[in-house]
Amino acid sequence: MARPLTKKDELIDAALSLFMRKGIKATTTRDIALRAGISEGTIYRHFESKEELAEKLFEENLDYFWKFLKGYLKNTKTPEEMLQAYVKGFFEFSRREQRRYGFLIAAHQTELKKLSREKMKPKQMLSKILRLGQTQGRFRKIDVHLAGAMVMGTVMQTIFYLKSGRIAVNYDDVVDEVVTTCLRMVKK
Amino acid sequence: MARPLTKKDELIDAALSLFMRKGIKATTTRDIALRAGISEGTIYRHFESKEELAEKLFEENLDYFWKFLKGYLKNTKTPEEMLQAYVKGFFEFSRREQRRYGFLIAAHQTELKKLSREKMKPKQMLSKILRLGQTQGRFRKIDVHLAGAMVMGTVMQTIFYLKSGRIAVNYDDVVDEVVTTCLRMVKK
Amino acid sequence: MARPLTKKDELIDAALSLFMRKGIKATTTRDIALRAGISEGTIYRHFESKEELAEKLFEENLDYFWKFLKGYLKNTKTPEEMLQAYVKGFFEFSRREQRRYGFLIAAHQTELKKLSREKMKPKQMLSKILRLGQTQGRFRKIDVHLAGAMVMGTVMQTIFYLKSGRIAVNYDDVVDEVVTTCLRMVKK
Amino acid sequence: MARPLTKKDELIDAALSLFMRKGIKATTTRDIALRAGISEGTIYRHFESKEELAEKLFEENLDYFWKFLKGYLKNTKTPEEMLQAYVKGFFEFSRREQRRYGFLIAAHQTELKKLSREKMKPKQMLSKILRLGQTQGRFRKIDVHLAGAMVMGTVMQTIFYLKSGRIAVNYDDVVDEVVTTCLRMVKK
DNA sequence: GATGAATGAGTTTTCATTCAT
DNA sequence: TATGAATGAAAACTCATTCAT
Repeated sequence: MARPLTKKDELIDAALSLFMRKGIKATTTRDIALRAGISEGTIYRHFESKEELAEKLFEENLDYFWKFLKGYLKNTKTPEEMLQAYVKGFFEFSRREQRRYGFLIAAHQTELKKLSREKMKPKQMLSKILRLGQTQGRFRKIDVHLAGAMVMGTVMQTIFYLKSGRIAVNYDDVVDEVVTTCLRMVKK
Repeated sequence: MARPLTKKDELIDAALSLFMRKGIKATTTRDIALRAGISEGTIYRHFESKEELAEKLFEENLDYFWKFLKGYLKNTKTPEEMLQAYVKGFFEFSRREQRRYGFLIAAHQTELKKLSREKMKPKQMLSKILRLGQTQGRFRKIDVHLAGAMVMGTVMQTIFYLKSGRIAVNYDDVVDEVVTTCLRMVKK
Repeated sequence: MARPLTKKDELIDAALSLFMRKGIKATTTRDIALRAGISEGTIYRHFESKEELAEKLFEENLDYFWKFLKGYLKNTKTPEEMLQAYVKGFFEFSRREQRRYGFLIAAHQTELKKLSREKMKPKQMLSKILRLGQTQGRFRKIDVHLAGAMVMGTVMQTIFYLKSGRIAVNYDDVVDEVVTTCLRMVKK
Repeated sequence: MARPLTKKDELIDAALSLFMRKGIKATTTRDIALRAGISEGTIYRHFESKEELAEKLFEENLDYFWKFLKGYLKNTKTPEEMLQAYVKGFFEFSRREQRRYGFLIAAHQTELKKLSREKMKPKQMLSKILRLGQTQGRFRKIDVHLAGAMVMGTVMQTIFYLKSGRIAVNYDDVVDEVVTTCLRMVKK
């Protein structure tokens, strides 16, 4: 059943879109209200400030992403499987939840850098996978943060190019290619 | 000899720092004037608008980077050497010209997306290298934009982690590791 | 027996406190609702507007004070007795009904100046007492409004200092002192 | 020479008038700008906020008053002379500097209560005078704050009535009457 | 070239009041 | 009666840009 969108839902939706496209700073409360079909005042019944709205949005979506990723890793056993699932999860999320993904990336790269480090669970998860692989002797001994950076960079940049239409390759093939590449990066 | 910094120099310096740290939108002309030790009005003696200042800054620095990279590639012959030089050039630039690099990345990722595509010379250079490698049968046949994305992502994300102090590895070793990894990515 | 406080009672209580402490303008309906434990809408079930609420409150409390003062003057005969009772009444009221007194003073001094003059019964009563004393030849011939101003000022300012803890004297002694002083002011 | 009124002067003038008449809270930045013939933005070039404007205004005017009072007391020797000068100074200031006086009273009574106590120099001066009188055996032994409260109340309330036109007595006679009364209050 | 006060359009935020439930 | 989400008009405040000096 399609829940009747409440004003708050509309508000969040509108903010997500706009923040993603134009950035937080460049999005005005007027923009948001207009797009959400509400009055500006209404924003402040739900959030203390535009800033708080952005933060809450970020936290909520990061959490959402986090759960999504965990779901993807559920039935994996070996570090290889885990890494594969991790990468695929990233791609899937970016495809299925374009707005959420886009907002998370945009907000993270630029305007919400001050966010507490310990909220970066996905990154920690990657570190764990890599460490596990090393412990089991299946991955090369290399600083996990360095390896993590390379994997993350490879994945995120590819998604970015994909979105901007610069890669003329079938989606699934891209994913497979990136998965393979990431595995090659870290395996012995 | 250190030429006495002109007002314009101070202005550019201040703008670069601030744009990099806070983003263009979030940096006010007041911020810039304060940091540069000039008056707000002076900004408009040299640039038509804050926007133009940012664009000029971007173009100039991109050009600067471009020349830097070309210098790095001067005496390379094989595609492997070229790729290696390309990656090392990126790292060196990010280290020697922290402010310029930081600004370029920040501006590129977020606020100056509208910048004409043909200014992305470094990316085109990478594509050329990869294509050359494939033509010569030394690199795998794979979409050059996909490969380019992976290389760029690997390099840029590593630099990002490096800057934020998350990688506890000797700088040269990191560079070597990334170079090796990028080569592995594209070689047969 | 303590009747269970109705919503309206709570509302009035909260408004009284807040108006007294922060002033009418600076007290928001939200403040009131929060403190009263009711919803903002409920305010408008009982009063037409915040303004009306303040006015009603003022009138009611002034009336209450008026009755209180009259009670104090009931069995007085001579002008001296009357003046003494008047002053003591002021002090007693300010002590027993701190919130009411505080609100009346605050509202009177500042925000409800537009209140109809004829509501200032206590002041008129003072004028009457003074005039009576003069008629009977017991008080000096002096403009009653001037004398009234001096008496009122002496009393009210003393109460104000007393409340703010600046007078380190036993309460009853203060009252006696002020009574004596006021009598000295007006007597021959 | 009539200095050409700067925008800042106009601003301060306008704010003083309006704050005095309507209170700080009830005066809008728009009111001020309109009356001063400047734009709202200009307010913020000179003061950080409306609140700061009010505070600065208060401090400056209190200081001005303070200097005025000190001047009045310059050539006084006995406590009686001092008290007389103090009271007369109050009246004179309230007459010659109506806007300043009005603003000080209004702000003090209501909206700037949080102001640091030690700024209340005029009150402290009164205490000193009274204490001196007691030490010299010329004033009654009575808590100086209590006596101070009575004197202040008498003076301020009379000025208030005077301004609102309720006292139909020649100005000088009122002042003399109040001076006499205050002396009687404190003398043996 | 340089200044910095001034502007005014735009942005964020507040808040008394309304209204469907 | 009571609620509380929603409103919209107005308030405070910001800031790129202009301009007289």
